[in-house]
Amino acid sequence: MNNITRVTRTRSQSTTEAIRALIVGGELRPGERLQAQMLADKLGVSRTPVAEALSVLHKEGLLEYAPNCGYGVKQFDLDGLLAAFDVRLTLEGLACRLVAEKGLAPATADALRENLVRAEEVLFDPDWSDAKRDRWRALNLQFHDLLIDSANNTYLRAGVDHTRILPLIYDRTLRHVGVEEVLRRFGQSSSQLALRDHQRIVDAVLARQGTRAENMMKEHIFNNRETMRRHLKKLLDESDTVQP
Amino acid sequence: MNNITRVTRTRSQSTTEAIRALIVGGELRPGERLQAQMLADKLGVSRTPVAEALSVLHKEGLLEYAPNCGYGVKQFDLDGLLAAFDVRLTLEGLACRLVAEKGLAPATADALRENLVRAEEVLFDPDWSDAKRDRWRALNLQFHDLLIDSANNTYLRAGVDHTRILPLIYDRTLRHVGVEEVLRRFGQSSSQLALRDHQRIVDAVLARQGTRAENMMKEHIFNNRETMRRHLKKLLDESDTVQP
DNA sequence: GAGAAATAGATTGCATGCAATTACGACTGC
DNA sequence: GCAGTCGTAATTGCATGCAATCTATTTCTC
Repeated sequence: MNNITRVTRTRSQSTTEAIRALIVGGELRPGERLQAQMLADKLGVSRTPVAEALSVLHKEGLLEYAPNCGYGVKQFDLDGLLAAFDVRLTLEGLACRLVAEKGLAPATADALRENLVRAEEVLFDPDWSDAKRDRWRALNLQFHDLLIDSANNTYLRAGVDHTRILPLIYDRTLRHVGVEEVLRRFGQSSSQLALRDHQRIVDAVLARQGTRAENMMKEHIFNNRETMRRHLKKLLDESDTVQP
Repeated sequence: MNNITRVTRTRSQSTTEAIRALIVGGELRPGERLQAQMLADKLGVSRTPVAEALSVLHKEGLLEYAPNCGYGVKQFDLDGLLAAFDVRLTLEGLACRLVAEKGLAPATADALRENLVRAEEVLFDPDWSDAKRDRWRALNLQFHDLLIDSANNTYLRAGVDHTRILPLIYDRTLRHVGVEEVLRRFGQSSSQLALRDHQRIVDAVLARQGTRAENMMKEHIFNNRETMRRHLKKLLDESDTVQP
């Protein structure tokens, strides 16, 4: 067996991604039952890759499953979202501490500094646009990924990925519903505050201050958690039935 | 679709457990390639449930995978083991803090006290036996599970399960190789020390001292980590090539 | 009319055939 | 003697048929 990672993608893999996108995108609603034949027809494949995709998405926590009954999109609630955030902030905090204690690889340190410079350029540009907002979202993701990956811990990486899926769904939903505060979360001024957090975290990591880096990252993500909580709660109080 | 959890087990599920047991038990060695037809014949099923089982075990981190090439048992190293422990102690620490802050459900508190009493009986009985050691192992597992489950966080639970598989493999291997210190880890005197940790953790949780409970649980598991590290390192130095 | 039983329809889970891709060994050229 | 190429055998990934199981509607009983 060849050790290199293949670039080839099997039909099962692309089917998995397609169905995940349908769920995250909201085309498949929570509680909705997923029939293999229907999805197979929709995606132009047979039931075999669909079956494997559903199995994978079940293990990712997006689907419910009962043997001989089939799969259904999980009903997500506020508590589940907060639970995901609790785990994520803990793991990313751990990543920061480990990296700070071990010391950053020079290449990663450069990449982080580069990331901060680019973000500074984007966020302090006078004319703020949707394109700039997307650019910041990408830089924000890259920043977190750089730190997580340099911890060099596959379990940590997997755990973070696991807890990222659900918030992604809520994020899209809330933006779709049009909660203005959530939109503002990726607005210019609040993003500038987030960037200040990023800068201080990098400082702490470079100074090998593990506990400080850990605490700041935890607090940084905790802000996200609380923003989500407030706005989702508000939405729940308004409409009584939320459809994430 | 019925919401209750089914008791029925599909062939895919039992096949998954069977192959996992083969890996954990050491019948399938690291690096060994897993051929679908071979495993299907061995387990008396067709290739379909085997394929799904391999996919699941791949997501659990036990197997390597390359499209069109197949699966192979992952090569585990000391760093991977330590990485798993780092994540596990962090998550179990988090569980303790959450439970302490939220407050224990009376039923769980009773179950924990009951667990400590049973453990005390087993560990301070003058005649120590293999049966008693197994009983302690079960009680130890139950103790940790009680705390994890009462945190009521599926992501935390999944993360801990994920990081438990690899240590299990090493544990079996080391006992098989016959590292006497590892055997002693579940001996009477060291188990008594572990029980003292358990008792203090329960005290802290009941007293709603979140940070204290978190730190003690982390330290408690860190002891395991260091024991494993020392003895695996010793084994590596002796034999130069370790076959977990 | 309400609840239980039964039957029909649909859907899952599994076995298997087949095409696409890969591993592996022999062969050739240098 | 070694690297590169080609051909064959084996293995994977996918489509599909079929049996077991579940859901839903109807029918039967009290």
